[in-house]
Amino acid sequence: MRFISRLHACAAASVLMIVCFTWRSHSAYFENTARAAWRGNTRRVVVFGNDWSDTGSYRVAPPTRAAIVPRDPDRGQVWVETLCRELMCNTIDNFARSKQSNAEAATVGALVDSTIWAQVTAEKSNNGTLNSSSDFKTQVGNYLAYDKEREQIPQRLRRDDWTLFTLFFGLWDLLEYLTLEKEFAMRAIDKSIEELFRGLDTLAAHVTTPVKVVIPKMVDVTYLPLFQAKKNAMADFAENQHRLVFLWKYWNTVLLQSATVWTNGTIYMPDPHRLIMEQVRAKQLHSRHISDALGVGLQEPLFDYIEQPCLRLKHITSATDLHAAVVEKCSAPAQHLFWDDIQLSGPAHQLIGRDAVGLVRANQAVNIERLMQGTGTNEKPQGKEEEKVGDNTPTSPMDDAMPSGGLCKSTRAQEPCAAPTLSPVERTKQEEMPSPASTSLQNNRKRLSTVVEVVQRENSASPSDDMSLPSASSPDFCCLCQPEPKIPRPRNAFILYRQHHQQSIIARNAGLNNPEISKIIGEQWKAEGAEAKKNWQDLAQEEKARHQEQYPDYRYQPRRAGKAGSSPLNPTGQHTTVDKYRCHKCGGRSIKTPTSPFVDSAGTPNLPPPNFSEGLMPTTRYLPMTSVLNLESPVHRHTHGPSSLSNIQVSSALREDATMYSPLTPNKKRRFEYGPPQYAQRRDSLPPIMIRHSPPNSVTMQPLGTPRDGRKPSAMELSPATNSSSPRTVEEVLNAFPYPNKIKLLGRITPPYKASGPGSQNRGAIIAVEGDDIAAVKDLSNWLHEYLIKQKEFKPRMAEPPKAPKDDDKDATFEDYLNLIKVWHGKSKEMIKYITSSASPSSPSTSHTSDKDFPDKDSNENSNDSRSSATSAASPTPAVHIKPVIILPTFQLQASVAYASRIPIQDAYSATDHWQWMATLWRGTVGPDLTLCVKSYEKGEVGSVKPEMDDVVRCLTVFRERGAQGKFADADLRRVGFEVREWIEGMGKSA
DNA sequence: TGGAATGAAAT
DNA sequence: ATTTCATTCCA
Repeated sequence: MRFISRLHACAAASVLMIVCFTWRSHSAYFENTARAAWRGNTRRVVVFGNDWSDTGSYRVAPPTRAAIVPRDPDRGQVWVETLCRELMCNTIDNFARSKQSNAEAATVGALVDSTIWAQVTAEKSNNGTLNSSSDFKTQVGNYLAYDKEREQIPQRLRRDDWTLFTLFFGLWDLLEYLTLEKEFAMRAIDKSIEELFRGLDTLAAHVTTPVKVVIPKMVDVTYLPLFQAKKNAMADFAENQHRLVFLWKYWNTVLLQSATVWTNGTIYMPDPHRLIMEQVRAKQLHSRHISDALGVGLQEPLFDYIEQPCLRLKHITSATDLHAAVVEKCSAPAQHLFWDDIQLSGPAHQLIGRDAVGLVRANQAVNIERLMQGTGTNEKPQGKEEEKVGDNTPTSPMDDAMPSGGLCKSTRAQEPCAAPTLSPVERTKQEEMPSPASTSLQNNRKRLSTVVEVVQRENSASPSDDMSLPSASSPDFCCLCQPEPKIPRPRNAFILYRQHHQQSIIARNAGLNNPEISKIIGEQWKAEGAEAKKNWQDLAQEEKARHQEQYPDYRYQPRRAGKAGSSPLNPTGQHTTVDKYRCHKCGGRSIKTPTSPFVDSAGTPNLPPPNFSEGLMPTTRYLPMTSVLNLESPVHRHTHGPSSLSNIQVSSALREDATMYSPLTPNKKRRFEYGPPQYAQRRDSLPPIMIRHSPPNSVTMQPLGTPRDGRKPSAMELSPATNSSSPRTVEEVLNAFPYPNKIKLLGRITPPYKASGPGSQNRGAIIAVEGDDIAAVKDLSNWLHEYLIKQKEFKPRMAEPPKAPKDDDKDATFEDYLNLIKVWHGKSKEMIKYITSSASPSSPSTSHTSDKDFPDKDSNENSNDSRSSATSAASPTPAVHIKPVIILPTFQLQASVAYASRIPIQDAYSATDHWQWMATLWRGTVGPDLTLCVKSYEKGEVGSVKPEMDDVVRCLTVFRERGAQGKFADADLRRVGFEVREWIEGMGKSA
């Protein structure tokens, strides 16, 4: 849609330009195609370039037959073919040459000038043979020779035809010069562009009329699959990528600069990079169901695959032939942005071609101003023409629609009128600036505008502008990836003390500043006896030890006053100094600030979608502005990326919701959901079993503490004797710990049943109901049971939950727990049997007989009580899929917490570690598919909250007022029913 | 974002 | 010796 409107603008502008700036005879060139058709003029496009322009048909000097690879029809046409077709041209004289891939030695593709390449790579040992018969120089020579022959044709027959030259280089040049030192590479680029225009001069000299040339800017080469494929192979990939982006921008800058001052003809410069980025962005917005202010992202994106090429090389190592490479072709070539590792797909080429057509039609040349100045003597007529146009009656249908003149009269002048005099940058600015101001986006736009300005400055495309070339000195780069989660320092004794007391201090002195609070606590600290201080010091020691345990590589690196080096973006200073540009998460892409290559060279800002903070994976790099601009948004942690820190993988599962470390925002406030005194578990180290995914048993049993310092583990969390400040029982600690974290961890220890057998995707579900208000849990379980029965699609069973430790005495024994676990290993098998017995029951409505066939009411757990397991219910009526569902009113969570609270800790384990260790004993049993969490709130507390579904944790939280009078809201129950059904239905698909 | 306290750990 | 950063949260 946008494209069409631009075409319209271009079309309108084109006639305008014709009137203003070209000779009358010229106007016939690109005029009405109908007229040209009956005149029988020949229109031709003369093509120079590399693989991206090579049509495969050759006028002269064709490549050796063996080197010609027939074009796969699925690949589609190259851009010059689109250009020719749309301009109704008759012939394409192709002098472009693809890289010859079949030579034994590695060859270099078509460059601008192979002698430059030979020079700059002279000192290097050449590991590529240059096919010098394919560079631009040679191509021009071929053209001239060809044209000479052609001149045999009587002049008058050729008089009226037009020729459009296209010239597209840079691909191989950039890839080749990447291997050079930057200074040399830049010099090579300088020379290449220089040579390119020298060739252009030669062409212009041989053509009678002013030449018209299409020279597309280069595309960011780092996006090519060819380059991306090296991501893992190349040691210094990030740095190379970084340099290549720089060189690419440099290429375009020099190219544009040279073009704007060129006076021997008209140059049109499409910007394929911009076009491609638009598509990529559209794809990304679309896939995230986001649209920007312009509505981009709403339609189906053009490309579904923006990274993988259609053709992929598969290396097959078979016994017979050792390294057989098989090319695998995609099913939908048009959906890919890339055809193979260097070639763009047909649709991508078409974009470029169309863009070029638009520019040519609209006569939007980059050097239009220079042309006008340069031909100053002929310039006088301009005024005349203006008058003429004003007086003249339209001579062609298109003229009719024209506003008049570059110096257009305001009467009929609409937007297109101004366009031709605008620099490309201004043009894009005008096009891209959304007119309707949506308030929500205004902020972003405001911030973007500064970015845009910077880009404009750098791009400075307007002909008369002073060019600010990229400086030779390396520009500032910063990584766009989410930085590693920051590791905080261990807290010292005072901080722990302060943390512990501050709530009560604040309560006692309401309304005081925190600094004041600090003072008070400071005094209180001083007043504290030596023994108490020692106690806190011990705690600090313990924290330190745990810290050391958890982050062995951690090193305190305070930011030094004047010193550079430690970026505020990565205060951990982990490996950033070594790999300045490397980012492990986004594949090493780092980006230049403040002008990112992604704010494409046309200055089109890539609008940041409203809410991006997580889940951005490789393709993320196409939308980097989000990270740049949303620095203040909470950073997503932990989901991906190999952390260079030793083992925070799993531990962060527990920690992540409790503590948010945002390196970018020293957000001092840590959000902890639970009660005041929790100094002890800010950072809980984990039992070693949690640290690796499949640890050897020896590791499992290793005591956690810090035996090496020989200090007796302080039982701070357990002994109420220490003093009033050593707070709580294990139970309190555990209950205070956010239950989603507990459930999440349990979910890893005991994942849901993994469908493996045939037909197992129709399995039933296990649903646990957890919560500390047992009455509420029972209520909800019963309700769910009834509800599922009523649905007639389920066969629900209420199962007996794991037995809690005996109420009467304080301590349960570990043996009790082990017995329980043992029993449930048996029950686990039965549960699986039950939910996978997909055969329908006789009649779901008669499920009141349920108590019989599931081992739920057995008072004394004995695993061999499996005489009548669910399979007995099998009946030969499988017409409807009635899914068995097991409801557990409390399950592993409740049991593990209960036992962990009652089994005393006698070693260095902290309360949470203790629980985690106990929880892992459930490993090997089946976990719930979904957990319903009943969260109780006291009567006084702020009103009920709607149920919340956390898909990742697989937990649906339902709120209920604590106490006897508490009842679930009907709406909440409806929601529970809905979510449970949805969940069970969704299970088959996702798994 | 500074500030108020204290202490650990860095240069 | 000096500086930073752990904690907290308001102005």
